[in-house]
Amino acid sequence: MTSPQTTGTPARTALTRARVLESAVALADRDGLGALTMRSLAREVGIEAMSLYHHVASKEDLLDGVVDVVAAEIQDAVALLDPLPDDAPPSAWKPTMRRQILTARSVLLRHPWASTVLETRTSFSLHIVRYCDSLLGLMRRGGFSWDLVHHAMHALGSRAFGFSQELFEPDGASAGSAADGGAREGADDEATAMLQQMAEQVPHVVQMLAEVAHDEPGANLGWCDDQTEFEFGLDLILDGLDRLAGRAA
Amino acid sequence: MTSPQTTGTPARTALTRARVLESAVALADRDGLGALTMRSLAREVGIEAMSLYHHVASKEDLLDGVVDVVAAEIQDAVALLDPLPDDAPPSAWKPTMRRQILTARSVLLRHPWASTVLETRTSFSLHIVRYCDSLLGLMRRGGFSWDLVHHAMHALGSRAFGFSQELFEPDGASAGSAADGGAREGADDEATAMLQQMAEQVPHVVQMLAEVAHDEPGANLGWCDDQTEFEFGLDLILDGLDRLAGRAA
DNA sequence: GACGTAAGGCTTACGCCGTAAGTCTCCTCC
DNA sequence: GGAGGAGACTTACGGCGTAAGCCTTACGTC
Repeated sequence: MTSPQTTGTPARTALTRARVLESAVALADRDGLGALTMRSLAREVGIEAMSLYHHVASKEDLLDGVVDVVAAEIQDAVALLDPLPDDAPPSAWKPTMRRQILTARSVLLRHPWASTVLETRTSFSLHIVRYCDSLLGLMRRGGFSWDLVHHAMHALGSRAFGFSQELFEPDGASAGSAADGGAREGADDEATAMLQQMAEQVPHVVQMLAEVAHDEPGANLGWCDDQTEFEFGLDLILDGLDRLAGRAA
Repeated sequence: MTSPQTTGTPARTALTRARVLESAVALADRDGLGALTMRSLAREVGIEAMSLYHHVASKEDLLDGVVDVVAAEIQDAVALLDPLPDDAPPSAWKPTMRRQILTARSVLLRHPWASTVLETRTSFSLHIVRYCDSLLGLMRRGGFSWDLVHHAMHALGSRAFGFSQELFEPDGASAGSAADGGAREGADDEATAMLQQMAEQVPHVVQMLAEVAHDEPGANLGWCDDQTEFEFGLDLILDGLDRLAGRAA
């Protein structure tokens, strides 16, 4: 019995697929998706890279696994919401669905990398499908035909999970890759000059920036409140669906 | 800035940034985005990988460049549409914008990889911004406040460029990564058995698949007509915006 | 013409990545 | 107490983006 004190414990069998996936989520949360490599994850859990393959079949399988972890988080969060009572009117589908989707969003906001990974999945975990199932059930209770339910899921797209690709999200100045060569310093001057120069090329963009910027709290750029914009788009779709289902706005 | 390629010896100077970008687009069209590497692109244009860095600053710059090429294609295609006459009524914004967006979509459908790249850009080319500018202009002519214009762009998101992430797009069977270990053969049997087994876990999903599948032309899965679904979601949003701008549906 | 310059190629090399293949070492169960 | 396998480790391969340097050619200037 040549076992030192460290191996007399279940320390050897402590590592499971679940623990690997949890660590992967934690690593991505901390250092970003780019830092989630087999080698760095192995370091994180204290083994060598190749040993990870005892718990996941491949990197793709690992990514499948981490979105499953996040999906489970979503399900847990949604389950904590007040359930829809049996005698709720059909119109109750809308606020309930709204709440579920915003709950899913709140989870995804804790894992900013997750939406990117989710988008690249080619198959979906049971947790994801169950979440969708609950959305479908809500719409059926709202009187939707199956056809409308189907269209609705497509119309919502990733919004059903609480995110939408914000094409202009990144902070700071944008545009200019084709306009000129660079000049990366003096962001303020650069942005101002660029706007000036762009005023004739894209007058509406310039004017919108000017108009919308100054009656919002934040500074001149980064003036978008993502949450507000998400809810605006969500409500636009939900209201449209409600109307198609036969109710007035 | 210095463009002396007008001289009589074009043999050496034949390779330009524009030609590199065109080749990159062609390569991605033919072999997919994954095949677009510096080495393979260099092989494509007949030089070595490192020589590409005389025409693009980095891989990121290359990707900026290829979306710019696609964006220019979109602009060209949109420019061919009938212009909105000066005496058009405000309500004309909607069909016009619809047509522009569907035109953009038709271009992106020719370059299926482009939406993925577009999503990952951190700054936008002049072509892209100009396309947005024309959309903004249309909405202004429709009587939108600047605030509504702003919200509208967020609500449209990537749909403004003609794509939306179809979360269930991939053909064939989905789901099951968490349910069991694998069984990758006999897709039909597998799918049927899985549905059977999932019927109690996700009843609505199973029922929707059954209901919607048989009254559509295509086979049991892959029953979604992407174009129809895209237009459904687009119209839902455009109608909602029109209503917010003060017109009835 | 001669020559300096630099644009536009080439080669080599580095440090990442995912992972195929093989080995060692215990733990568990007959 | 011997077999077998789970779970770790080691080594190695090919591909990626790209830093760094060298060589050749074409052009502007005298």
